Amino acid sequence: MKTPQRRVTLQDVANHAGVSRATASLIVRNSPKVAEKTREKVLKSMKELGYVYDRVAANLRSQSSTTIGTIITDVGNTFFAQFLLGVHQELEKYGYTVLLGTTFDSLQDQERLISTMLENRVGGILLCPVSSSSTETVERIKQLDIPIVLGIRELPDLACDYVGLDYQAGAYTAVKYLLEKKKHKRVAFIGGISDSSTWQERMSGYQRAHEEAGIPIDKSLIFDSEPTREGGLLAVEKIMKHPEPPTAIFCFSDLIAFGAIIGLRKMGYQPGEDIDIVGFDNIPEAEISYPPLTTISSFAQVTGTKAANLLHQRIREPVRERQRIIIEPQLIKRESS
Amino acid sequence: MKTPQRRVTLQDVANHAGVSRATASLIVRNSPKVAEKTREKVLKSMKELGYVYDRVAANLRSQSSTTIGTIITDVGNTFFAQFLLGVHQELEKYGYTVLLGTTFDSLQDQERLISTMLENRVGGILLCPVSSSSTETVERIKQLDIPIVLGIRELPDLACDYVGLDYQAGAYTAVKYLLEKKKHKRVAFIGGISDSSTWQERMSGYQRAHEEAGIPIDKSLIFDSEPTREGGLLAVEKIMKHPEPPTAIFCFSDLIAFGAIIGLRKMGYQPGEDIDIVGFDNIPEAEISYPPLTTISSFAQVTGTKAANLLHQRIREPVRERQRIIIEPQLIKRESS
DNA sequence: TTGAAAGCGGTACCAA
DNA sequence: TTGGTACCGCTTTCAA
Repeated sequence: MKTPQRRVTLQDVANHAGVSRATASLIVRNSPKVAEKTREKVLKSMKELGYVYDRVAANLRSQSSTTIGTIITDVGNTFFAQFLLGVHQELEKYGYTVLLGTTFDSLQDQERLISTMLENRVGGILLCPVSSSSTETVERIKQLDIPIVLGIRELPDLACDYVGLDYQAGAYTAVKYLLEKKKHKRVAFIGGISDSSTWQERMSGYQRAHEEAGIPIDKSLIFDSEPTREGGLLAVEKIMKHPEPPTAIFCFSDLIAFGAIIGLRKMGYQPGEDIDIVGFDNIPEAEISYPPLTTISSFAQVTGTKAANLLHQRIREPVRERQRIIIEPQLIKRESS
Repeated sequence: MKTPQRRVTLQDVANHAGVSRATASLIVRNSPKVAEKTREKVLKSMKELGYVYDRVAANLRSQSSTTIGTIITDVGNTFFAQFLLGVHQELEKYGYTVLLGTTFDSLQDQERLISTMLENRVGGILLCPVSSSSTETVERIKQLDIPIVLGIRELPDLACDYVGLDYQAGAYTAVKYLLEKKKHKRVAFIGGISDSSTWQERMSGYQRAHEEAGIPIDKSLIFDSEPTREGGLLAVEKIMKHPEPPTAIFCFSDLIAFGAIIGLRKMGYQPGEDIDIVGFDNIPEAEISYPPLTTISSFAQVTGTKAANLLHQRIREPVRERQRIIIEPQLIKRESS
């Protein structure tokens, strides 16, 4: 068998079957208004010629799109991998294909990726904005009438569909648990980028829990960092050098918590015994870490599913009320606290 | 400001700048053969009108493509997430965009995804084949002259670029370590799908290590399973009910090992003390699991990078010798053995 | 250096 | 139910 040089087109199929291109087009689109006999004939020709539908050409003509740009922070980060998993599975249900982008929390990369997505004529964008995003970033997309849904991090002053978590409630639950249930007096809060809204919301939960427990906040127990394991390690090393070190640590994320655990052990502490640790996210490895991590479950996969679903709805119905879906986090008690 | 109804086209830009569409086209493509003054004028018009390049239309006309279909097994599986990370980063360097597909090891999904990729006119495909793949699956792609690189799992009798690991060597190293260094006599091998080539290669490493150590293989110590944490849990429960249970377990993957650890603990064993465990992959959570997992590092991210690089080369130079890149795994000793 | 016209592979629209 | 033809937004080719 010889490899065909040129892509087999609808015209080729039409010629082969002795019909017009227009008719062949109706058939690839499963139109009911074509005679059964004609359909069979054309279908047979397609098979024989090895025809492959050109969705790109079709989308160009019909001004439609079956791809969705999905921009996340980092696929290597399990939280986002789980989120992406949810998004991807849900979008496939509706027949979309995912065009992937990762920003590594760089604004410049985000801008570039948004451009790429627009140039590729995506039918919608699912964006987890970088921490330094401004409203303009997203306005650009809205100007072009491309449906967009924000995930994980909300941008203030932007009327946009959003799916995220109640970080405040999550942090509140975690810190309240440490202060009240575990009777800690000095609870540190480490990790994460402090200008991000997700950090600030956690901070406000941290504060509320302290207020309710009647314990004043010691600002020197608060350290931000890069949102990575390394960031957590560095932060914990700093915080434990405090003249009056904390007895419990609330971490921005599980990733930070793992870094903290490694750091504590390096410094001779027993995490979960000497120092209580609580994470945030409940990524799968929280269950099998040493010690198993007490954490706030943020249901990453479900969040992704909902975000994708929302985008799908927005695409079908562009003028509809703005939606905000906030998922309530939940404390998962394990042995690190 | 008013939202434009219709996409701004090159024609609009050309009209605005008082040049022809062809000239404007040269400018978006950074052609040097256009007068500096004309360029500036057109660039200014683009900015004013908010022009967005339509890469899809351009690719259609020029019969080119800047997207790569990347088909993996599961983004939620950290090994593949790391692999994807490597692929994605490398492809971005060359200006490609990733169209993502996940098969969950279903042949039917794989077929569907390959079709989707072809319909979307991808410039190449990076496929991690499902365990039940046959040669025909991939022949389809080669017939169409679409560059393809296989990752992680090789298909026998298929002349195709490939990037993967020497699973045999990895398994051999792990089992040899258990038999010789740790003096075990009964080493089980659990998890993974036994018809897959990746399983069989590990099996042959397991055998070779036994032969060299002069220890006969007890086939009742070998159990396959779904390649998931749950699969590992089930397999370990079965294997420990053996009248003469193993004293060490070599697991198909880290995921399986984590399942095994949970299972062992459920049954009252102390993994790493009563039973030695070795995994395979060295996913990031292996470092922070309890106990930290001794494992074979398979350098998922690097593998992804190399695969992407190979595909890029194949696209640039379609007729060139077939390449096979095999990455040598490495034993990482931790506390689970 | 710039422009006119054809064409990439489909769909839309209307007439037969 | 089928066919003819314009056209989606860009690139290509060739002439000016």
